[in-house]
Amino acid sequence: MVREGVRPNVYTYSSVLRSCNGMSDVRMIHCGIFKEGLESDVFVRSALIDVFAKLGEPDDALSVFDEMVTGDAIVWNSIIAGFAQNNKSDEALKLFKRMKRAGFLAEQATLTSVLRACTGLALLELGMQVHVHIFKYDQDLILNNALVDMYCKSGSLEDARRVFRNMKERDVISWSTMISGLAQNGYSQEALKLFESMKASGTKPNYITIVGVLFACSHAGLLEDGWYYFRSMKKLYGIDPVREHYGCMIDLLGKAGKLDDAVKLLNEMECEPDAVTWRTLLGACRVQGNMVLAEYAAKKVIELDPEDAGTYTLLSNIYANSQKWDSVEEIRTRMRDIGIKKEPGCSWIEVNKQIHAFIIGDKSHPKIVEVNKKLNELIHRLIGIGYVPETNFVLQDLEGEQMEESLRHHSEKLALAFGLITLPIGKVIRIRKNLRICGDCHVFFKLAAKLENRSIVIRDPIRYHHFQDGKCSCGDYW
DNA sequence: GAGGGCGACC
Repeated sequence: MVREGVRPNVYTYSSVLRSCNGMSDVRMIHCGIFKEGLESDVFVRSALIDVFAKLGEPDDALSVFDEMVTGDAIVWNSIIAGFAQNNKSDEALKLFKRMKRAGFLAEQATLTSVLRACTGLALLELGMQVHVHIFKYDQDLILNNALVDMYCKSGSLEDARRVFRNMKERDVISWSTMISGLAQNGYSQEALKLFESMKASGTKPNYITIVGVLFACSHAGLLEDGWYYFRSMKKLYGIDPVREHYGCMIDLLGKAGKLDDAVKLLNEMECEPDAVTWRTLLGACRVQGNMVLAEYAAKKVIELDPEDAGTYTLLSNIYANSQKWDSVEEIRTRMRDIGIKKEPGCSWIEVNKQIHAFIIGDKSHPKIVEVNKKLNELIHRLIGIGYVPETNFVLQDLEGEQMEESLRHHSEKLALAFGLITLPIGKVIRIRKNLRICGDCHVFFKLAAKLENRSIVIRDPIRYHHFQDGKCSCGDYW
């Protein structure tokens, strides 16, 4: 078209942008847009924002957005969605506030992105506020799907079930979201029952649905069921197993203590195992206490994901435990050389729509004195009922937090103490954490839930822990 | 003649 001398217009550009596959395509087209002086058109702009975000470059999307003098609601939706899709939930929520200040009303698409941001941050209260605003879009399928996901990821299963039940229309995403959500929160049997209802409803499962089903099996240690679904998925649903399915099975086998079978399956995979696959095996070795295989798996993880600080620490702990001090030193040097920094442990808790952050070793929270007092008192009372601080961390501490600070004050314990002094009795304490929970905190929370007669939910980067009455929904496998 | 939103293994 350009060769033949036809000048592209705003319609051409907004269509062509959506078919870009890489940044080089977009940059070329972006130049053309400037050359034609079409950069201020809202359609072109929203297409640009959209494509930058889809390619994982939300900051480029933001520059396009910020150059805008006049915009419309869609451009706002595009930029908010761009950050929400790239897991930059904070930024998405900030932009949403800016949007409201600028006088734009939130529509369905806006609210879906806002919900996704709440989901990312496990902000149940804010998510519920959004829920109130969407009653007028009662039967919007995508919004309802996002709501179900938000409630599941905030550990509020009652609400998730209610929204799901009241949906008049459900698609494969609705079912898959609810199945995975139930499984992640420890309701495996319910998840599998729901899968049966899904089939009865006539909705065809896709490969993500099966990931949820296998995850449910792995979560509950249902070895037979897991094998059945895994082996029959191709025949029954025409779905070829991919890495995620293998991952669930490796987890399931590992949980059942069948590490040999897990390794065998890993070696039989049609696709290459990735860092997540090896981390799955590593997790199984950790729970089974198999240090030899753990060392092997950890090396593989680092090979495939050299930035993974937690695994370096775990490997170094394994070496330290077997007195291989040269290897310990080697790892430390390597971490220094590549510039691997351990992220400090941080926990968040939402109280009265305010987010409170607790960072290990940080004393800036205004209530830190009371929090420490409450925590010390709690530790004392827990010791009274048999709590013994866990000091053998070789395979228990996934992120190496205790190396830096006393485990007495891991961030989730601070958040818990704060929750106990601020949230009314009977209210569930919900905490989100940036690092995996360690073995000591896990024991601590089980006992604290019992002693304080509280439900406590912790969402770490990959697992959900519902502590109640001395038990955890993860069944001590995480 | 054109635009945005939802689910998945560690």
